[in-house]
Amino acid sequence: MYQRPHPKVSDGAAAPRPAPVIPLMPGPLASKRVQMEPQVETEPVVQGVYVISVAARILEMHPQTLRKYERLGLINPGRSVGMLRLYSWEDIRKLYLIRHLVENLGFNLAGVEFTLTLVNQLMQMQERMSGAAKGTPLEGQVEQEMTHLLHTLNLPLDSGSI
Amino acid sequence: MYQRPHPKVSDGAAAPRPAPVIPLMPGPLASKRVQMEPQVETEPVVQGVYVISVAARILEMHPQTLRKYERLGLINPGRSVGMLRLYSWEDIRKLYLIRHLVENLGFNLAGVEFTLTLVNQLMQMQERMSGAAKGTPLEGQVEQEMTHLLHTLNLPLDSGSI
DNA sequence: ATAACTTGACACGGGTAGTGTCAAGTTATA
DNA sequence: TATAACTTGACACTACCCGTGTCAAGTTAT
Repeated sequence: MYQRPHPKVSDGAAAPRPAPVIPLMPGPLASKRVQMEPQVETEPVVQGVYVISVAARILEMHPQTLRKYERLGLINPGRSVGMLRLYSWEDIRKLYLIRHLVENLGFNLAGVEFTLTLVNQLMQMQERMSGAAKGTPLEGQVEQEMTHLLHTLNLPLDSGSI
Repeated sequence: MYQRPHPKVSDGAAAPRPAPVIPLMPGPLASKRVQMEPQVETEPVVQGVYVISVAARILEMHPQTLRKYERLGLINPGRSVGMLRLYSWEDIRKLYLIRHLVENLGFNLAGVEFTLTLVNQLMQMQERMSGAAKGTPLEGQVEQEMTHLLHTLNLPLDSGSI
């Protein structure tokens, strides 16, 4: 097995990263919610958007890293009228996955881009096949296979990710 | 889109790499076949094994690179009685894929290991689902989905790879 | 008005990956 | 058998990647 080398930064006695679980909902740390999304009347969504410092604090990542990821096209947060980056919770979830790929699996950014595409394609594929298998004995196997695959690949994804 | 940076080495006026197609059979370059596999009578296989210098020449890769890949667990060529590495054509095919992932897609070795696992899992998954879908309207869709996925991911694989 | 923040650009440093070199051992050929 | 050619494993070097630090200029909030 290819053993991933030491972590990038030797933090001395740094606290270990939290478990590689991607939160489905904003946690209590997501305070200082700067700006609320324009609420659509028919959809009572409670999720806000976060300015870069808040997003970076939630993710425990450096703001410059977030900016670089955007420049490379890995993420695409919204912008305020004054050009401030506004990170939605979807952006945060995606960044959690990216952080997992980089820190836990040791990918470089080319591998990260590939994996984001992979996850997207797998989700679309599952949707198509689940639809086509409806009513057949294969009904449940599609989702089961996908869950098994993601688990084998160490991709901690709640369905509907990315 | 994440644009992969410049190639690793600025070769000056180096010749461009051959197209990223993984040969299914040994080409004419695979001369100087050093040692033949012990021929099983019931299976007239014509494929030989190659010593590291020959494998490296076929692949246009550095012998040290092949040794490093083995040390990291990406490949596992056989050994002669005198500890010489013996690369089968399966090993060569795998190395073609690895070279593609590194040179064309820009992966580091962690991403390479991930992708090798991915390809393995996808092939097993296809086999299971093709078997289960036999006789249903889904009969052909499984292989079609897999082909589409591999194409989208820029994985030039003939079925049965790796 | 002023403090705090964001943006974009640039640079620095640790780590990765491919390649070069070398002594010791093995294989092939004369 | 003698010798040339090759392989092995170890080590070192170098280019490049990626996270992070810094800074001036502009924006936002108190």
